[in-house]
Amino acid sequence: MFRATRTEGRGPRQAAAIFQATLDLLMQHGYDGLTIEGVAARSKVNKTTIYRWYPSKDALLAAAMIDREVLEKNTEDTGSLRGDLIAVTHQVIRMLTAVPSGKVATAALGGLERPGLAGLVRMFCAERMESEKPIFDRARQRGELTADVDPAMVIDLLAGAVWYRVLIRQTALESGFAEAIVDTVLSGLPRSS
Amino acid sequence: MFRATRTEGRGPRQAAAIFQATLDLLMQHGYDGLTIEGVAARSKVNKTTIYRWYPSKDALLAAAMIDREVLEKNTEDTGSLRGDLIAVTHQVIRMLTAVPSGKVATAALGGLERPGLAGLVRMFCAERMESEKPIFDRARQRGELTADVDPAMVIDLLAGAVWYRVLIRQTALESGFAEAIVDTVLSGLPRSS
Amino acid sequence: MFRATRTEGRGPRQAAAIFQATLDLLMQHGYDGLTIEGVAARSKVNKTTIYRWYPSKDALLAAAMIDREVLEKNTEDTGSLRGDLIAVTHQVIRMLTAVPSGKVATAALGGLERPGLAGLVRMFCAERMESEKPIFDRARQRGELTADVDPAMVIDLLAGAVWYRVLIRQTALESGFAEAIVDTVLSGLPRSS
Amino acid sequence: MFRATRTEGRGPRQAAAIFQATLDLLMQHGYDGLTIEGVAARSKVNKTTIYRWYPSKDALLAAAMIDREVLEKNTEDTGSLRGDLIAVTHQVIRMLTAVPSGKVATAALGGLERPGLAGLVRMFCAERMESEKPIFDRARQRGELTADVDPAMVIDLLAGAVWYRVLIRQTALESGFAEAIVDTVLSGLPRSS
DNA sequence: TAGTAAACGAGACGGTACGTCGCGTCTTAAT
DNA sequence: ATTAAGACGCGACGTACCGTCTCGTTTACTA
Repeated sequence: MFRATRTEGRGPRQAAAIFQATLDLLMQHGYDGLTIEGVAARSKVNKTTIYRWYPSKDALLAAAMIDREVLEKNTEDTGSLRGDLIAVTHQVIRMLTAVPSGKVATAALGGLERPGLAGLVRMFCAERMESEKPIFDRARQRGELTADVDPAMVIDLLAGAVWYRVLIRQTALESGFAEAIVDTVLSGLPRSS
Repeated sequence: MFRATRTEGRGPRQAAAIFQATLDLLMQHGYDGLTIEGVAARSKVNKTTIYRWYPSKDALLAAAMIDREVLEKNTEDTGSLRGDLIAVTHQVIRMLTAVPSGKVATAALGGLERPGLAGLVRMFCAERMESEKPIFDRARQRGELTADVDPAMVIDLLAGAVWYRVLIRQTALESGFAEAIVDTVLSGLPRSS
Repeated sequence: MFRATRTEGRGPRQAAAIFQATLDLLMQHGYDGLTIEGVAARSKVNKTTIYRWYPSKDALLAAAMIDREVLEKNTEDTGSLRGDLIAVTHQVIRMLTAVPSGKVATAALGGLERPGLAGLVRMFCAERMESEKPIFDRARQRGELTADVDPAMVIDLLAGAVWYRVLIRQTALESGFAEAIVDTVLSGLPRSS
Repeated sequence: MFRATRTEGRGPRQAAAIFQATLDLLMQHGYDGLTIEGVAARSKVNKTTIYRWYPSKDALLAAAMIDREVLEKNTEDTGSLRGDLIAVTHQVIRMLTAVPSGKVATAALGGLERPGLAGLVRMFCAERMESEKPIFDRARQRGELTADVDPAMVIDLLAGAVWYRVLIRQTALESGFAEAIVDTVLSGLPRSS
C-alpha cells in the first residue's frame, strides 16, 4: 500500500546531480568560479531548472552544503575536559584542512558578505556550539569547571585560533597546536616564577 | 634642487581618486559589488588607465588598502602583559567593528580565495605579529612569562577569538570580552574545587 | 429535449473564457505580446488544456477570431452600384478603424508569415469576396456594368486602397475618401478637357 | 595628408556583415525567426556589439533595410500618364514579388505593431509618394489631368490593389493586372449601354 | 622653448555569465 | 475523458562587467 510518488516534493528531481556539481565546481574553482551556468553544464540539468529552485548562487550552495552534510560534527565523552576540548579542536582542524570540507569552508568565507551564506554560517556555528555545551556540563559535574565559565568564550578562543591560523594567517599548524592552545586556555600561560 | 612633483612615478596620477572610489564602493556594495568599471565611473578616471596600473581587482584593492593604511596598528607599553594584551585585543576589536576598516576586513575575507588578496592578508598579519613581539619580550623581562611561550599562539588565541566571534559567528561582543579572554589566556579557566 | 451543455464536443469547456482572454491580450499587447501563458493566466484555464486543443498561438487566434466573428460582413442592396460599392468600402473602413476589429486586423498582419494565419486571412477575404459578388450581378442586371468586368479587381482596388492607407501608410482617412475612390473607379480620373 | 581613420563613426565596424546576416535570416526564417542571437552567430559579430548599436530587432532591421536600399525606386518619364502609372505599378509589383525585397516587405508587415518599424514603413511610403508626385505634374502639363486630382488617392488605389492582392489575399497576379487597374482608374468601369 | 615619451581619454570589441520569459512536452493526480 | 498542477529542457532575451585593443590627445620632463 505504500505511496512512493514524489520523494518529498522538496527540491528538483535531479537535486543530487546538482549538488554534486555545485560542490565539485566550488572545490575546483573557488567561490566565484562557481557559476550557475557551470553547474547546469556539469550536472546536465537545465539552467532554468536550477533557477526555479535556487534563486541565487548562495541559496544553491547552502542547499548543497546542507544536503551533503559537508560539515559533520559529534562529540564523544573522553572522560576529561582537556580530552574533550582537544577532540573538539582537532575536529575544527580537520574540518578546515581536510580536502572537501576545507575548500568549502574557505569558499563560505568568500560569501560572508551575502546575507544568505552569512546566515547559514551563523546557524552552523550555533548548532555546533549547542552540541558542544554538554562538554561543559560534564566538566562541571566532574568539578573541573566553575559554573560561571562561559562555554561560548572558550569555543571562541579555541575555534577562533584555528580558523585564524588556518584561513586568515594561512600558516601551517605545527603538531601539538591543539594541545598547546587547550592547555593554555585551561591553565594559562606559565609565569617564570 | 627642485624636487619633481611626481612622487616616484609609481602609480597613476589620479591614484588618490581611484583609491577613494575603490574603498567607497567596497564599503557600499561589498567585495563583489566592487567593479573596475564602477571605480572608473566614480573616480572619473578612464577604465583603461586603471587597468594599466592594476591588473586585477585584487591588485587595485591591495594598493588602495596599503595606500590608505586602512588597517593601522601600534603598540604602546602599558606596563604589564595583561594591559598590553588587552590593548592589542581592543585594537583588533576596533579594527573589525569600526566603520571603514570593518567593512574592508569583511571584504578582504571575500577575496581570500584569490592569491593576491590572500597574500596581502597574510603579509598584514605577519607585520602585526612582528610589531607585537615586543610585548612578549617586555613581559619576559618583567618575569611575567617563561621563555618558551610562543607569542604567535597567544595572538592566534586572542585575535582568533575576536575574528571568529565578529566575522564568522557574527555575534555581538559583550563588553568585557577582551578582558575575559585575556584573563583566560593568562590564568586559565577557574576550577571549581 | 434538454440541450446538452457541451455544444458539440468541439473545443474545451472553457472555450469562451479562453477566446475572451485571447482577444483581450491581442488588443492590449499586440500580436506577440499575446502568449499562451498569458492567456492561461488570464482565463484561469490551465496551459496544458489550451495546448491540448490549439497546437499553436495561431490556431488559437484563428479559433478565437472565428468564434467571435470579429470580422462581420453583410451586403445590403442600396439600389445602385455606386451605393453598393460605397457601402462595401465603408464596411472595410469600419473594420480597420473600429476598436476591436482594427487591432485584430493589424495583429493578423503580424502573423501573415505563419501559414496558419495567412490561410485564415486568405479564406476570410475569399468569403467576403464571394459575398460581394451579388453586387456585381445586380449591377449587370441594371446595365451599369459590362459582363467582362472582374469583380475581384474592383474589390482589390477599393479594399486595397483602404488597407494600404490605414495600415501601411498609417495616414488618417479624410471624410469622403470612400466616395472619392468609388467615383474614380467608376468614372475614371477627370481629364482637363 | 588626409586622415581617413574612422569611416564616419556611424554604426559598428562590421555593419555590412551584420546587415547581410540580418536580411539573410529575415528571408530564410521570417520576421520572428530573425533573432539577434542568430544574427550574431551568422555574422560572427558578438551579440553585445549588436546590442550596442541597435537597441532592438526592429532598429536593426530598419538599419539593414535602409543600408541595403532594399526597396529601390525611380520614376522615368514614359511620355504619358498611363505609361507612367503602369510603370509605377509594375515597380510595386516587382518589389512585392521579387525575391529579396518581397520577403522583406512581408516581414515588415510582421513588425507593423512595433512603432519603430511602423514609422519606417510610413516614412518609406512618404518618400515614394513624394518621388511620384512629378508624374502628376507632368500629366497636368500635358492636359491629361485636372488640377484637383489627389495624387495620393491614385497611388493608394494602385499600390493598395497590389499590396492587398499579393500580401493579404495572397493570390497570383494575372498578367495584365497592372494595365487593367491603371485603365480602370484612368477611365472608370465600362457601362454596358 | 621645443621635443618627446609616458600617461591618459575615448570608445569599440569579443567574451562569459547573469537572471528572466515563454515555449511546448511530459508525468501524475484529481475530477 | 477531461482537466489541473507543475517539473522540465530549451532557446532567446537584454544587461553587466570583464579584459583587450587602437587611436588620438595631453602632460610634464628634458635636451
